[in-house]
Amino acid sequence: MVKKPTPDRAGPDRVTSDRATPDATRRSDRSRRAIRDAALALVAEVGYPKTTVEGIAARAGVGKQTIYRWWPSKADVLLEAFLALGEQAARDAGQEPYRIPDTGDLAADLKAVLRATVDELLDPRFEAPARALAAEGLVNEPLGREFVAKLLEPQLQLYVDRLRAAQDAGGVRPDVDPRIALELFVSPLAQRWLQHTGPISHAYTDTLVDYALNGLAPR
Amino acid sequence: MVKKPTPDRAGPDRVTSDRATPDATRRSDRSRRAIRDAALALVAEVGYPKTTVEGIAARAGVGKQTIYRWWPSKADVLLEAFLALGEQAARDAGQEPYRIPDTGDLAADLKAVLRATVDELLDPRFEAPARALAAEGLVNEPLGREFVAKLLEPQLQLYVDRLRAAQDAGGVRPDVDPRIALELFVSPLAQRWLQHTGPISHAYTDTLVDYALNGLAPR
Amino acid sequence: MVKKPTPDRAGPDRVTSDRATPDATRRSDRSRRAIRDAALALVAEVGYPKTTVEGIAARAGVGKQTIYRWWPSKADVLLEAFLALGEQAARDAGQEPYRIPDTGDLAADLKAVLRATVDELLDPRFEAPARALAAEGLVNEPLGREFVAKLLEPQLQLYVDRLRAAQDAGGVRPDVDPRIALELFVSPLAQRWLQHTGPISHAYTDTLVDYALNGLAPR
Amino acid sequence: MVKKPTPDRAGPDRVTSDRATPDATRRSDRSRRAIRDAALALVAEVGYPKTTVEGIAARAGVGKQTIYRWWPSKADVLLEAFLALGEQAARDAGQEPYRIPDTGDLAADLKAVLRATVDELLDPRFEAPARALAAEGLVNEPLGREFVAKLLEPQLQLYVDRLRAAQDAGGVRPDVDPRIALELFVSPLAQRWLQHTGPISHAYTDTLVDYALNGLAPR
DNA sequence: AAATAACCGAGACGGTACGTCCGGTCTTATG
DNA sequence: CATAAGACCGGACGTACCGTCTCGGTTATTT
Repeated sequence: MVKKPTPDRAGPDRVTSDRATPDATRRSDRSRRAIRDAALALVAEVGYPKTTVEGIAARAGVGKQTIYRWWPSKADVLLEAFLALGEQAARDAGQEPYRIPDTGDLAADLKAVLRATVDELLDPRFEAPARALAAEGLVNEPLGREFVAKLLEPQLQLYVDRLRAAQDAGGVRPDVDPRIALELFVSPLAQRWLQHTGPISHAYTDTLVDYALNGLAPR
Repeated sequence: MVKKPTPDRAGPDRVTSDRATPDATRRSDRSRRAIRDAALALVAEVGYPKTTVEGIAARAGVGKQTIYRWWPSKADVLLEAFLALGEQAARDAGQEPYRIPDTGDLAADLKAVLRATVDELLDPRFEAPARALAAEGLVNEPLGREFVAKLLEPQLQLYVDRLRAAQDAGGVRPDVDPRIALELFVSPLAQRWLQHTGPISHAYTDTLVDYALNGLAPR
Repeated sequence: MVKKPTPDRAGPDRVTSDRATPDATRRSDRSRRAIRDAALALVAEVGYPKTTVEGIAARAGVGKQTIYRWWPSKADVLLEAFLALGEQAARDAGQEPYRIPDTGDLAADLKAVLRATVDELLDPRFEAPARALAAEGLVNEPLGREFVAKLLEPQLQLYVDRLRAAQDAGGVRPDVDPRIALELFVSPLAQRWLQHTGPISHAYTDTLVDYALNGLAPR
Repeated sequence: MVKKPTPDRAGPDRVTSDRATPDATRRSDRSRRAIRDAALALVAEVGYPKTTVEGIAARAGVGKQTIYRWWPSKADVLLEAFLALGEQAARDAGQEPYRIPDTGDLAADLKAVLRATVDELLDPRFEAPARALAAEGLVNEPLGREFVAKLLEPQLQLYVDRLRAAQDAGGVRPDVDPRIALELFVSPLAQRWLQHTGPISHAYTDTLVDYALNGLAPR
């Protein structure tokens, strides 16, 4: 005879099970990796909306509960997977704490970095999960904030640093706010990529840098 | 006059394409409007992901099939509803063929328009459906393209027109591509709003216009 | 025919999914019982055609999928429920291996059993599901065969046994086929009950037994 | 389960009908026939449960309303169609008011009629609709009564007449109730056919007549 | 001959239920 | 005690039909 544990009826505020955080030391790294891989693969293959927790579990050879035990939603699985993918890529490139190069020529440095960004945005391995996460983040604010804080903002900070160096060197007006300034060339690229409002290319980002540095009005 | 007293039942050319195309002339305008209103209301109240076709139908007092007969998905319902909302707003403002004002002072004109845009983006009536459609458009490419073509691109074209007028007047360098130039101040605003990458305000858009027109480098 | 068919990927009458058979050892007996009870109650209350799978699930406090996981249709649910009801009734009566009594007086024994059958047929607890199953079985042949094999035929076999005993005792002509003979009094009762072709009563079944045993022709 | 579509404002005594019975003189006989044919064809082809009013209308090239204007349900359409089929068959056979032949040999006459009935029951043209109507009648009592009154009872009355003649001629005991007596051989056949409880054949019905007339007990 | 009235084919409509899918929780048995 | 497996309750999906309700178009009768 099976005994069913008495359900806790006492707590009216008991909406979600406040089961204690599981013991992370006993976590199966094999499962964790399999889940990340399955999530990335499914998003790439069938798209984000058709990617389901059940599908990820089946593909990873994992029980559904193993996913729900460690992640609150499929978006968070994908976020971790994408973050891990980025770290892996960075490790492969052998890059320690990344900085935008400073050759003394601000325009050239920015163009080089943006060209690399264009190449990455067009890489199908990155495109599907990145776009999916961005979309989810628009509508799911906590995830959006995490996405921005963990992925976007660190990248943008590199531009802030480079622009501040340029200000010190006299290549950028000292009254300019670097956090706003960087958006002049970063946001157009982001919008074209996200919303398909135009083609993206090296020539395009070069133009953005020129316009942003020199302005539209005649000098 | 063609008399056909005997309907020929044995006609082999039975080309009556049935469920494919319903008869639009018999469409109930009352239902159509009720569905649009319900969709907008639900997105505003419970958010896009929790808005369901069943919910829209129930709220509109309509059968589900009446939605599926005319729209392929809830995203398309919302797109039409949002488009209609925009047209309604334009009709209320009496501005049929809208243009960006041209007072001769490009910076002032752009700042005025962008301040109005900021106000609109912060209006909760617009925010929920617009964000939802943008998010869906990222991941559902046909819808995204329709969203861009019907809503975004017409707006951007107004900037192109105004910038071209400024080029004719000598206020903008003649070699500048207006379609790219507008992105210097439009895209940053779009990204901050969509991805919560920073606060948006009149001061912010004023700054964007100043930076974009005059550039970041010292003159 | 201009009917748009549902896209079928496999067999002609493909209705249910081809998922692997679920693990019966993990089946919830509580749900099973609740579904049976709900099905019987609903058939009794609103009739078979208005009994729906959704209604059964709601009444039983069960997900619809739990019904579809274990039964192919509402008819099969009802069949199991009715079978279980019969077994329960038999258990309550403590009559495990049931037989028609043999007092030596065949006519009296048959009349007694048929009177009890009349009482059962007029019991509203049995009538609604029995009639519903019989109706469904007419048109749904597999179910009909199961209904006959599991419910009807075992009952009829009891008459075969009793008639054979009577043949051994010389009360029935030895050349008579008992399987056919029993129909002379069982089938008329069944038809009157099923098709409302006449009233059923103890007097009626007594008469049937007399006619069947002694024949219609003068002796 | 709530039902309330048409409030009956005219009270129980429907004298002045608001939605009056339509003018039968203007009824389209072409449509009527097409509907009957379509109903019979569909029941034969896809079975009664999958036969729908919409399907009948489409097959008949008729608007749905034309069916609902003249019949209350698909069961009634089928009943009329089946009745008409029977009349047509009778007309084809050139039979005026039918009687069971009276050659003086009751057993022979009954066997002949029952052999013809067996043949009819095995005719697939009759089987599908007849079984469907019988099934519907089990669960839909008004229809069942109409089915019995219009189809079954008139047939049974013929046996009553023949048995009474036999009583007058001394071939049947005068105290026998013919309405019950006929069930001894008719009901077994009906049950075997309806419920597949056994094979039906000429030999089987011959046996039934013999058993019924002479009884089961030794003489 | 024109006007009227009803039936007719067609099919959109508000609904109900279908059978499926998946979300998130819970249970069972392994290791 | 985490895990793989998967049954469970719930609820939305998109489809099929129900029975009702217009909408022209065609007859058939009335004016």
